[in-house]
Amino acid sequence: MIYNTLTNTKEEFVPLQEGRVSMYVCGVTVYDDIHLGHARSIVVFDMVNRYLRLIGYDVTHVTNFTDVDDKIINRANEEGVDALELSARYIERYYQEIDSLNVLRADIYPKASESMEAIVAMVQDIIDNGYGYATEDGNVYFSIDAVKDYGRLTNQSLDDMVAGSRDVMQDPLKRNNMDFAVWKAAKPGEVSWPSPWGPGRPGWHIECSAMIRDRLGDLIDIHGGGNDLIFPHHENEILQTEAVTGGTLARYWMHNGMLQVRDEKMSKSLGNFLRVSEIIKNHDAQTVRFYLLNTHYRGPLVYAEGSLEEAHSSLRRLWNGYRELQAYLREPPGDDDATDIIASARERFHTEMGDDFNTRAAISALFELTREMNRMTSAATLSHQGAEDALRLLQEADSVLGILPVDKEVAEMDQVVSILADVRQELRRRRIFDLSDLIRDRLKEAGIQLEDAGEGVKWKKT
RNA sequence: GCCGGGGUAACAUAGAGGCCAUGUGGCGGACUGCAGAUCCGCAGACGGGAGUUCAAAUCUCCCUCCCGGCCCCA
Repeated sequence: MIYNTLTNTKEEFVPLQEGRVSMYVCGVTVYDDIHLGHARSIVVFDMVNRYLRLIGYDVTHVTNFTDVDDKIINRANEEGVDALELSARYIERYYQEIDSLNVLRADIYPKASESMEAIVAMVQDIIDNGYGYATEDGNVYFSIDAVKDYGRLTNQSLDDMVAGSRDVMQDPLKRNNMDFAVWKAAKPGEVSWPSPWGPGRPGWHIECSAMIRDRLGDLIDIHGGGNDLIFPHHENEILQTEAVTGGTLARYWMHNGMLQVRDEKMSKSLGNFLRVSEIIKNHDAQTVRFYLLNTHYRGPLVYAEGSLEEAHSSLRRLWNGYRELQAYLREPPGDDDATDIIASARERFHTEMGDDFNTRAAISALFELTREMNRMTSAATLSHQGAEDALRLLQEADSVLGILPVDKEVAEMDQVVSILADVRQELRRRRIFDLSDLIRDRLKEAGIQLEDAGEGVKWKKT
């Protein structure tokens, strides 16, 4: 089930082609670093992508870069650099930052600047089909009067929107104030591309329509983005595509909720944003992902001081349980396979994920599994088979969530730490506690927490 | 004004007619040289008001507060 903004209901997900999913997610305008709000959208659709793959779909995930735009040009002028140079720089940073968030890269990242042929062709089609007109000064507008049913996604009539819209500078050559630019004539000195209407650049909405058509085809399965894009961006994308193809653009529209800071939307224009590059200095990717996925993607999420710290505390519980299971494989086993517990946890996980990607509820199932497993490992009733099955389920879930510790590092360090731990155990046995505590304290300073358990010593990174 | 999303225990979030919500934090126990982890138990809740129902946090209506969209935005 997927909640479809088009119908405002949850619908059964049926892809166009069996076993295949085409998904387009609106990316960012690259004139600054990404912030936690962008990260939310990116991580949410990363989760969607990963889950669809987990359950067997062959997904083609496309996310664009808007690298030609007023704000980029302005910023470039301020800094005295070339606009495309500036956007290329931020695209590089974007990649670094999503990598640091353990995000699976999309299959294709088209850029507006590299899709001009498709864009110009689409503008031409719009004009040819009677949905657009060029003005004498080289702009091309989409004619709102040519469409019959406006506002399907917004669920609002044209009249209502005109009534509430603020006054903006209008081009007197527009036939209708609601007409929007699909091609903008270049001002002197601006980056531009040649076109039948003179040098210029694409309007904001057209690039997505054109790139979708170019990369994925006329009709796609899922179109995603932040819910602040519903109007006008996605609304206009629909109009443009329909003007050209005569059919609808996407079957399922998914929109993630906004991240708020102190009751305000986090946004570049409000200047209240937290850069991912800053956050990642103090928090690991797993914690950030856990924070973002431990709530439903459609609802608002309010960031407050300490939110990430709290997320980390919660997440540690999962980590502890996970490591406990790994350690348990080296201990004398019990004979309980916990088959039912694990099976019902798996079922619950998939039921919740299948219900419009309810990661919050799916994570609850993992916590409950962890409690059961902790109970059984501490009582040593769990079998090795049971521990392996539970680990496998956690790993399966993690292939979607990306919140568990990375095993590789653990294995590398395990050997070294265990030597120190053994020495310390011997000191404790001889009741030389000052030295044993010294080892523990020094390790803690190095970010490694030793924990004495009944049967042995465990360690983890703090 | 119009259109969405929200208001759930100290905090963060699920849930959407009856059944034990999840985590953090708090309190009390078990374990323990100490610390930590873990387990067991406890407290504490559905913004307000009507209504429907045997039964409402969940459905209907009214009110109220917050956030977002209607120029740019994930």
